[in-house]
Amino acid sequence: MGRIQTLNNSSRKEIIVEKAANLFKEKGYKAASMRDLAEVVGVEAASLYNHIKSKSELLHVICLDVANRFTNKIDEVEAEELSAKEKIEILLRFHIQEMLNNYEDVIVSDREWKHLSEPYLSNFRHQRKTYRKRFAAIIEEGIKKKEIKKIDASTAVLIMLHAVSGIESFHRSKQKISGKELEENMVTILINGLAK
Amino acid sequence: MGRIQTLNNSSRKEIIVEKAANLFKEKGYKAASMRDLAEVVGVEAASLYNHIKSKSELLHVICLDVANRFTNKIDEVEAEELSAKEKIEILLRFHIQEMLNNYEDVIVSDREWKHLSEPYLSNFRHQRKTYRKRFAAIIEEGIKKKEIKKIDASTAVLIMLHAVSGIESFHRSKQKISGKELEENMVTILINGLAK
DNA sequence: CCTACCGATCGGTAGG
DNA sequence: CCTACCGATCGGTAGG
Repeated sequence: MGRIQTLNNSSRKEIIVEKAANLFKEKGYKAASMRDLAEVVGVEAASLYNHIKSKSELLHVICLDVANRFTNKIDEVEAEELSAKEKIEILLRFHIQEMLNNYEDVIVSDREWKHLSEPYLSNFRHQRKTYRKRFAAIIEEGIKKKEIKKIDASTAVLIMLHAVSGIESFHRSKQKISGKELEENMVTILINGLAK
Repeated sequence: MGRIQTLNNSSRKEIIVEKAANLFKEKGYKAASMRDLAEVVGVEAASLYNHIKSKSELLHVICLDVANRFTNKIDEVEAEELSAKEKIEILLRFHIQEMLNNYEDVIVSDREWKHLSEPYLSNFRHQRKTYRKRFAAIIEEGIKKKEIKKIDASTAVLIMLHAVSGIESFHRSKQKISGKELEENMVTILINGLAK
């Protein structure tokens, strides 16, 4: 009984976080109210607080989860024996796939992280900065090994990460092309843009 | 006297719009309060309403102004006798320069347009959609003339426009490279990515 | 341009 | 999970 209760509570919380991500994406964190959230969850606003501590908890659960997924991926990629160009392609494809499959969380994390409260704000900033540095280091390595044309590595990271965030518009369009096609198009343009 | 008054009023309004753009960029439209704005302008909140009609007016002045700048530019580019590839490069450079020089307005327009009220919201959406279609048409033309590799034109537009928005991070960084260098790097990667 | 103030809405709590 | 309610803050107005 106690276990069932716990299971219900945790899945209820997951539902709330999921609905919150959708709402934060649609209206923005500040404009989305807990009453809005309660409505889509199907309870009164006060009842949400039996599952979560605060509105800000919802945001940092979403942002930290996204940040961790990317950090884990780059850990994995760095450990492999691959050329810089291959590593970049794997990371790029991972970003694209995340935007295709978990785009609500990723968009919220990208766009609303400024509303994080401390210490989550500092943690997030640090994790993001570190991720970009590690990504840039892979590009530098590729430049040194002449796999990639001589450009500013930070600029290249910046272009790739932001280009991928454009996939949001793809979700809103009539989707004339498939996700796989979109991925191949993006990889073609960006990897070719970098290639020597 | 009446004329001086009018002049003062209009420049006062321009100052308010400028400070608003900065504030909306920093905190987001919803999180930025009129009291915050009053403070940076150096007056009481109520006094702002002698110069502007509402908070939402500030947002639509910013967004429509940005949208018009890009529409005017594509009008100009379309009228010229140039190859598709040249047209794309001109537009891309214009986007980069706007992000380097008027980035606060551009970022607000990009990120906060969802908070526009009607009829400005519909107008903005329409103008933006039209702009992207016209940009995509230039790319299609380039593909047809074999100047550009065979890719989905909408995806290419999406990548370029979003890649440019990454310049925001550049403003926040220590700016190891110059604006001109950044521009050349971005053009190199993106134009090469598209080139056949 | 200011003081004084408004109704609405916000995130969140108490108590059951 | 709900009713009832809180203090804070919001955009904006009246009146001078």
